[in-house]
Amino acid sequence: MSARRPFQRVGEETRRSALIEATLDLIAEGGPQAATVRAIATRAGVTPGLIRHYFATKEELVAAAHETLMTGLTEASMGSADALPDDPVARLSVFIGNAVSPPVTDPRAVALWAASMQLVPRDAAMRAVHLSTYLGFRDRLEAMIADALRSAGRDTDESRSLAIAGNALLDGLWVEAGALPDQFAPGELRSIAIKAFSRLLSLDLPEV
Amino acid sequence: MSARRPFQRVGEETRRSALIEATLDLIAEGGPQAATVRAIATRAGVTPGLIRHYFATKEELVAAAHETLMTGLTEASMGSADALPDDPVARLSVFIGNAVSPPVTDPRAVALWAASMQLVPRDAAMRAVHLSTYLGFRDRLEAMIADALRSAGRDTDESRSLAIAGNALLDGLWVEAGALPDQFAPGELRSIAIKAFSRLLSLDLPEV
DNA sequence: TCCGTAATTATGCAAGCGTATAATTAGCTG
DNA sequence: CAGCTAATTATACGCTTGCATAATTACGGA
Repeated sequence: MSARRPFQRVGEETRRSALIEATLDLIAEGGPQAATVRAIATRAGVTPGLIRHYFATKEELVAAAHETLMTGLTEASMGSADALPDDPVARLSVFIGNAVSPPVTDPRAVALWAASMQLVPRDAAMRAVHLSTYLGFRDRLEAMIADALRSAGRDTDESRSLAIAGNALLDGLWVEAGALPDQFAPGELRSIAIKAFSRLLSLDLPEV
Repeated sequence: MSARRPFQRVGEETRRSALIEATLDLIAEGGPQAATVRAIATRAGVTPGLIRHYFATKEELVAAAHETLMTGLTEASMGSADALPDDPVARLSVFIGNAVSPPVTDPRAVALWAASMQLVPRDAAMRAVHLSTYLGFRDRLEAMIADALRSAGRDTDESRSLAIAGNALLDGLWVEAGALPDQFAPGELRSIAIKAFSRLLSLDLPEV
């Protein structure tokens, strides 16, 4: 009479990432309130108790999901490392274009980001993840900006504030692209972003 | 022995706005999950049942709260209309500074904005409100940019894309200011925003 | 002053939540 | 192939939630 559900043992990493994937899917589809422990477990093909085995608390799982999402976005903006050109100015240009174009500007990603932004002011773990991913992106941008300026024989004193402003610019465009995809012609945002950066840095960035 | 809680009857508008205020306060302090029906009622000085009398569902109350906040927020960015200087360039400068400084960069506002952003992709009504408030802000910015450029004897062909980029820049800075208030020195964002706009427009904006 | 009404309180319920804990079993180790 | 261990399932508890509904009472109009 005991029809206990059969199961397979799977590597820890696999299970953790399956749970994280399920969490992201659910939040993207139905908002944070849809990501209940039971729903996550079902989506990941396990029973709810298992979550406790890998994450001490649900909050911890959500934070891990957020980190996965954000680092994934940063890397997507980088593109495949090989694809980036060697010339610092061209590389910066490609990076900027990527950051405001699909697949980075995916409505799903924006929705997920918005969901986690809600938690950031209140949840210390979320805040830590947000800070580190934010800085991770911004530092990459700052390095590229500095390289580009240097290659043009310019000084790099203002790299930090330029990176802050540039990061904000990309963030803002990214959000609008995801939230209001129909408001902009394809490629319009890329073109706007690159022109804006050209002015910001007083550099002639090529529109690849 | 019936010590039933005494109460006063108050006008409908007063009660509704008291409930909305309580909702915003609670979300600001403890996130959406803190805004329970019971907590809202307590904060507003009534009993939970009364909420049902004014709002058919909690969702309806939350939507009303969002709308109240958003319309107020756009006006706060404008500052008091009188306070803006007459000179177009100076006016733009003040406007930009306001948009990335308290009270506009209020964590409560950012958190609520994030909450609505998360609904935008899923909810048509939300999307309409977002679009109109976004365009409302951007159009004001575009007009100011055009005025400033004109007053400097420059053409205004690029006002639209400059407004899109400038709006994105302000949005991004605003979000970060609200989400990570400790990451930036007081006034730093204002200074960064104004410098960035100076370059963006090739105009010398004064740091008031 | 009294009465009707709707604004307000009081009570309760059913569902869903996160989490704790015990029981099972898959799969490696010898 | 026997036994150990930890990965996994199963069960249940206590709490909170939103909402419905019944009981009261403030207060303006006759």
